[in-house]
Parts: sequence; C-alpha cells; structure tokens
Amino acid sequence: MESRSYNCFFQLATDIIGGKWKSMVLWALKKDVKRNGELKKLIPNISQKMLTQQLRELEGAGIVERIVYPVIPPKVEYKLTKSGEKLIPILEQLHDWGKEYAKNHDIKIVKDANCIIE
Amino acid sequence: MESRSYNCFFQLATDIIGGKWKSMVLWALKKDVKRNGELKKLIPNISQKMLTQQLRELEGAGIVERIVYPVIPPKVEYKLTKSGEKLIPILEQLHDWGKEYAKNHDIKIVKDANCIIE
DNA sequence: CGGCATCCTTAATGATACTG
DNA sequence: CAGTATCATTAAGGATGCCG
Repeated sequence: MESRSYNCFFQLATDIIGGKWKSMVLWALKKDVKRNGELKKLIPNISQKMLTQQLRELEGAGIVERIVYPVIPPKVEYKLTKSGEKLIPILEQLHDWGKEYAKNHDIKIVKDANCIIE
Repeated sequence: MESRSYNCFFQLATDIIGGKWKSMVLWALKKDVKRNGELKKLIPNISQKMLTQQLRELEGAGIVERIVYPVIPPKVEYKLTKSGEKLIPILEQLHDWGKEYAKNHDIKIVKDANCIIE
C-alpha cells in the first residue's frame, strides 16, 4: 500500500475498491470463504496473476483476510474482513441498479459456465 | 458503446461506472448541472482528454446528458439522467464507507484547492 | 470555451514457464 | 494447489497543437 493523499472520502473509497477486478473479487467473496481456485472459476477471465495481485492489495487495505493452512498440497482461504463485509450491501445495490439498467436498455445477461451469482 | 456480453448484473454495473474516472465524474455531477471547465476544476488531476472521453462514454450509456447551447463562445452543460441520479445514493454510501474506513485507519484527507465535496 | 487529432510515454494486463 | 518470475503485449493516459 502506497499512502497517497486524498481529496475526499469518496476518492479514498474508489481508490481502495476501484480498478478492473477488485469489486468483482469482493463480490465473489460475499457469501463464503473462498479458495484461490474457486475464485478463479467464479470470476470470468481473470488470470492467476491478476487474482493474486488484487487479493494482495485488498489484503493490504484490510478488506480481505488471507488464511494459510500449512498443509501439503497448499490450502489458502480468503474471506472478507469486517471492513470488507460492510461493502457488500453497497455492492448489492450496485447490482440491483445494474439489473434495472439492463431491463430499461434491453441488455441480456449471458452467463458463461460459472457465473458469479444470481 | 460496444455491446459486450455480461455474466451478471454486477458486472454490467461496474462496466458502466467503473474505471479510474467515471464514478468521480458522476460524483462531481451529483448536485447540479456542470460545465466542462467546472468539472475540470472539481476533479483533481483529470486531463481534458480524459474528461471528454469519460463524459462521452457516460453519455453513450445514458447516465449523463450533454446539453449544447449554440452560442459563441461555446457553452456545454452536463447533467445526470434519471438513470444516473439513481446511482448517487449508492455512491453516497460508498463515500460514507470511505469516511469510516479513514477513521479506522487514521487516514487524513488533504483537499487540494477545489475538492469535489464535503 | 470546449473540444478533437496526433504522437508518445507509461501503466496494466496477458502468456508462458517454473516452484515449494 | 497456490502461487512466483519473466517477458511480451495492449490499453490507458499525457502533451501538444489546432479549430469553430
């Protein structure tokens, strides 16, 4: 985490959960603890590199917790922290907004194999 | 607007308002109609190129309306559409989340000159 | 004032191979 | 399984100049 300076709290928030993947990772974690492999299946088109990178940054921000089990083969779980959980209701509303937007604009959802949810 | 295909409504939503600038532009438009120059002052570090680009994409998505007055010198106003207005309460909650996050992590806000708000 | 067009630089992401 | 490292590619963004 680089400590930038922020002009307002909104900027801070978008800096933490913005970017192409972060909110989607949080969305994938909204229900349960998830393992690396599960996340890769849940999030369409994300590469291992991007997934790891985003998870590390979210962990650094205190939004996601990484739990390592010292076993072989390796087992690592990811879960939302308290702070991260507080974001979920907001993301839900964004989801609902998208649903209404899709309705109004005749946009169809086409899930490929393992969609995130709903 | 390129018509992609989406796996879920959440993905659709983040595709529309995601990216480095879009949500900030919406945030800057949350109160009143704004002109190009005002937006540039309100949004820290945005270039004219990026501002125009983001506004065009938001306009294409039906989130922002562009109103051109045929006068000299040119006058152009930007305002949220109904669809765009529905996003504001959600962005407000994101703002509030950021505020609490800042409190918990001892992050200070340093406005430079013309901050967006609050 | 509010752009657009062009060129150029930098940052983000992808592909592939390898490891404990 | 859950990564890391390296290299190649692509996309995002900045600088400058021009225009109605």
